[in-house]
Amino acid sequence: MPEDVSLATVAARAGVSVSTVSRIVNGEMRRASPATVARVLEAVEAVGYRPNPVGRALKRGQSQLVAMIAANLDNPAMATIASSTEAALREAGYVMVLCDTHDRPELQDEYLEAMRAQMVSGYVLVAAVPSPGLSELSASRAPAVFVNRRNPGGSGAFVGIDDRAAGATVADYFIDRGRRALAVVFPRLGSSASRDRASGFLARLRERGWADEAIIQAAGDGRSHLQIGYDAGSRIFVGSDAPDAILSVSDQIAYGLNRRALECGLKIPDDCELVSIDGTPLNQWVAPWLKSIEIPYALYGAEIVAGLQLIWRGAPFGERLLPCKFG
Amino acid sequence: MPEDVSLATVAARAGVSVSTVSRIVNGEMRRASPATVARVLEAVEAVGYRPNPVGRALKRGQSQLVAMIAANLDNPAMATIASSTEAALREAGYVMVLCDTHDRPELQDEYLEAMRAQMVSGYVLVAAVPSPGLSELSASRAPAVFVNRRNPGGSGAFVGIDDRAAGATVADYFIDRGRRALAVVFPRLGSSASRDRASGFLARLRERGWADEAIIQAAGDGRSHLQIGYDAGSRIFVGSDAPDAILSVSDQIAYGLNRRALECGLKIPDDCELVSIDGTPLNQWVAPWLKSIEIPYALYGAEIVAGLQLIWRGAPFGERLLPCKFG
DNA sequence: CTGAAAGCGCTTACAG
DNA sequence: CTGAAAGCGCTTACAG
Repeated sequence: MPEDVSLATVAARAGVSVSTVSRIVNGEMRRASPATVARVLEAVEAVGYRPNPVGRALKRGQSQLVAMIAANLDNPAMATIASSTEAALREAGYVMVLCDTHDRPELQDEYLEAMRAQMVSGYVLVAAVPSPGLSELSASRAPAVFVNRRNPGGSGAFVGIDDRAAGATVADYFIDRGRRALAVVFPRLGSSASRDRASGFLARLRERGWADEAIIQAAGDGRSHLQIGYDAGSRIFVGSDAPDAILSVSDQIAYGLNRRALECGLKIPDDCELVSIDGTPLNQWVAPWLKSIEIPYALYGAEIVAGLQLIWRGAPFGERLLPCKFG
Repeated sequence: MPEDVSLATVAARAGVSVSTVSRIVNGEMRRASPATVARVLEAVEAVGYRPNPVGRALKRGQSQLVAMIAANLDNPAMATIASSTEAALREAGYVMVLCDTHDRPELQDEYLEAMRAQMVSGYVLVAAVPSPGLSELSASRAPAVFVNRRNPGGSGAFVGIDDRAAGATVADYFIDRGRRALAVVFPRLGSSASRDRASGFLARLRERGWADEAIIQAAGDGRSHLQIGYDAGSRIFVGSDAPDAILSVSDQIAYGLNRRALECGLKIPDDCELVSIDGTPLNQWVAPWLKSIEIPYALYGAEIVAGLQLIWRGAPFGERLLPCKFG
């Protein structure tokens, strides 16, 4: 039960000054005599000393906290990113503070300000939305890694996948399977990720001789991707020109599409093939009818923290695109 | 862009001492002359002063941080609890630190210690596992609210549902629907919640004249509830004595059960009715075949924070059981 | 090789 | 009604 032991406690027990203890605790061994080092380490051990991060933060002007500002924790993909980042940060000796902005710019700014006040040593921005505070953050050159959605302000480290390539892969797949009536469903006001997935899909189709007009593009608005998918289904699945293959830029959109398809008496994938980009593990349990490009969200944490550490060391870190699995 | 303004900055601008500014900033208006108060508030406004939480924490011996120690963020229910708690804490002026223990006692203890060092003002323990550190926490009388799983050490504030009643409700439902072959599936090494749900179910059946032996009890081990459900399905759905109604103590177990049922050529709910206790919103999209007792996870945050605030004020807070919806 | 001292930003008895 | 001073726990030039 490590009680409130401070540097002073250890110093008294070891018969040295707090300065000396501080140095040794911080690994500056060479500046002290071996005998002193031994005595101090023994005392540290004996009283169970652990540096107080608050005192340290105040002096250094920087805490061991890292802020994760996420758009929506209820999204399983975000939850997995949060979970893996938290684990990687802990490994590196940091503590993650989680802020859920619910996609609202004012809330995002409120958090950005609160985290600055907490003297966090870095920011992880998952699907950040444009906001004044975000611009300031970029301008301040604070250590930040953007995830999924690139910095709307342009520059900044990024961890994600090659979204355009993912879309293109699906285009190739559909063509090679002989699909004739293609559709793509995406949120109208989406992230850079959604946009890039859809445009990568369309671009590849164009390359392979398809006219843009031949492809159903269903952009959706709405509270959730589930709803966007459902609504798009309402438009797509009626009439005789229903598609025989659909790219959904997220799993949740695909869930919504499937729900509507069922209501229309359509069976996926028999009547219409559906491919999404996400591939969360839940799919195999509740959506075996869904084919996906699997984004390795569980690996994001390690990459994000590696990126932060590079930035802290002053090394360059542009972007890290993780490989996806299709199948 | 609020720069690094300290009390000193404000004091200088207002022509008073930092003590005075500190008092006024902390709402102790009555101790200063109206003129001074006005001057100070004006200066605070002008320079955009915001108290530095780190300095404050060091002095007070307590930060504005609240630790949420959760067993597994990948579980959507936990993610919703985390999200709603985070929102409620922010509202109350606190910042949530998220720790994911992956159900491992050593990790839980590591976090408990780290959070103590951060001088957090409270602990939210979601599905905590027994551990030495947890016992110490209880003994230390630190402000803590247990969620879903009660304090394994006995005492402690609790937010959750009436698990036994939930189980009993399902028992009544099955009997009233004329079901004849009942089963219940739960994790062998489960939380108090899982246990209580199953035992509440069995107890009510007993009350209504059912012999325990007449009910299939499938306790499962495994990494995930999904897997537990799947494995239980492998045992339950074979042979001629398959149940016609199953209580699954969580949605994820139900997903696993359904997957296995499909493989056996069974259709839920036609061949076998399945009821789970959780009722996450995703169900209506991907598991319309699943009937659930809906736990209002989105409301947990407010209750948890209300509980913490009572405890901080020294008021008693035993437990808060939230009402569920069945349908 | 080691320590005294200053100071990070804040709060709070205490004195006036 | 207001301020000087001490101190929360730490780090870091600086002096010796």
